[in-house]
Amino acid sequence: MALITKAPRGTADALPGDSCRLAEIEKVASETASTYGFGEIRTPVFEHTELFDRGVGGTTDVVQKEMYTFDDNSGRSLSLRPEGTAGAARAFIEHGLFNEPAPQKFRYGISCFRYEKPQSGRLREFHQFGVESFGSAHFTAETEVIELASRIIGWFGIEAVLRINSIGCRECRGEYRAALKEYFAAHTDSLCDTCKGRLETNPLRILDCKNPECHELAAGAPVILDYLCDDCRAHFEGVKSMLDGLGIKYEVDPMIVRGLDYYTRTVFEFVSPVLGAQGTVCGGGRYDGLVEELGGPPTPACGFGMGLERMLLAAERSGYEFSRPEAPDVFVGYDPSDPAAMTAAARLVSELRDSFFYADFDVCSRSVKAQMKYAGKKGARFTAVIGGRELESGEVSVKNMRTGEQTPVRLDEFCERIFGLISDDLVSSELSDEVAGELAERGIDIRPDGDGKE
RNA sequence: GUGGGUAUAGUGCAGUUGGUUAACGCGCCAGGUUGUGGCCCUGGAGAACGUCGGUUCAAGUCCGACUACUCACCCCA
Repeated sequence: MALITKAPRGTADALPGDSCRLAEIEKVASETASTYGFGEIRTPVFEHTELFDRGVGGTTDVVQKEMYTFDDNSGRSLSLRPEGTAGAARAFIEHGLFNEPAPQKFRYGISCFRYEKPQSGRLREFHQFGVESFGSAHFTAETEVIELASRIIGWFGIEAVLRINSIGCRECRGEYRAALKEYFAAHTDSLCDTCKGRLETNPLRILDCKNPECHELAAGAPVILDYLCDDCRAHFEGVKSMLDGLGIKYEVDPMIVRGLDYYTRTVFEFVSPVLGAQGTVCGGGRYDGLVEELGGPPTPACGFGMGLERMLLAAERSGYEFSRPEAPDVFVGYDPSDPAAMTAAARLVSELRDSFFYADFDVCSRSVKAQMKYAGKKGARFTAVIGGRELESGEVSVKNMRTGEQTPVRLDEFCERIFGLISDDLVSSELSDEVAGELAERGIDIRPDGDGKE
């Protein structure tokens, strides 16, 4: 296929039908986060390359070989964001939000870009929902964020294991690092080549290595949790007991070492077994050093990033029922040989749309039969056909496409009548709560006792 | 970046040991007496068989390279 008719590698179109599922995930995540007080923040798609270099970490894979970096016309080096935290932190500093009441809590749904080899659940442009909470050093800040993630994941019925760890603060990690280095240095021969390099640059990463020999070696390595300073230890205990108190199950996994440099103390990830190798559906943690590293005042913070495509995959595989794509409430057909009928249909549809109905008519001017066929394919709830006869009598027959039942309706009271017809049909078709919810959003409550979802 | 698998209409696929006009389901369009969907019937459009090169009288079928997709590694969401 020609290049110009193919989306670039690692990118994907979301066609109507799919896009509404992604949108549903983002909507649920976003609305849930807003009940926690996370306000939406929008930051640029690209930032100065240096922001990611300093923020995410110059030795990380993400920055070293996965960024989309380019010079603009005035020679500035810019990069498409590979994640969302750095940009949010930059905005936090730039606008002096450290002067505002703490915590400052943000949520966002964004595209991120990483030049990686695409595979299932990993694209080069991917979508992430994330939250950041700036200004609290207390463990309740991260448990709040974890609870939020857990709630969102749970909403979609996704089975996911929460794994947590503490990687300590600058002080205790330094000690641990030295101990780790000492341990692995004694076994250099058994390490894979990349890990030999990591020994100097970032020995923590060796713990993450999937190479069998490294893995085996790592199993016997010193554990970070034994090196935590008193403060970090107490903090981690606080996190765990709060999670217990909230009834959130977790596994402590001392092998979790996040690949982004800014993390301190608590790190966590939600891993779903239904996804295979790319099972991390959400990852995050505390990053107390980031704001200061970027030139702001010392500011404790934490947050998470959630992969929307992975959430979608996991939700589908977990049997979550997404809202059905919108189908027309009313489809108005017309006699294509009668210009007056066509105009009348167009005006009727326009009037229905005034009242926020999904109303449609044929813009191909096809035969009545073809129009009805189209309406049927679109899943229209009701149809009506306008021709000379209807214009003359002022009355049109409205057909329920599900039952085939026809109801005569006066053209001049079409809108009001259709209102009732739709309500009746919704009730009699044992509609799902979701459809009812949709109607409720338009201020139409068709259920006897109108309580919320669930 | 490393390794495995795959590559035929919009989509899902068939194409026997290389041999004429590349088959079928779904989808799309149009009809089935002139103003009504779904089911059924009929007809139609739509494929330089991923790309380039090679072997051969002959290649969708064999070989090579490239590209894309996919799975795993690495890393991450």
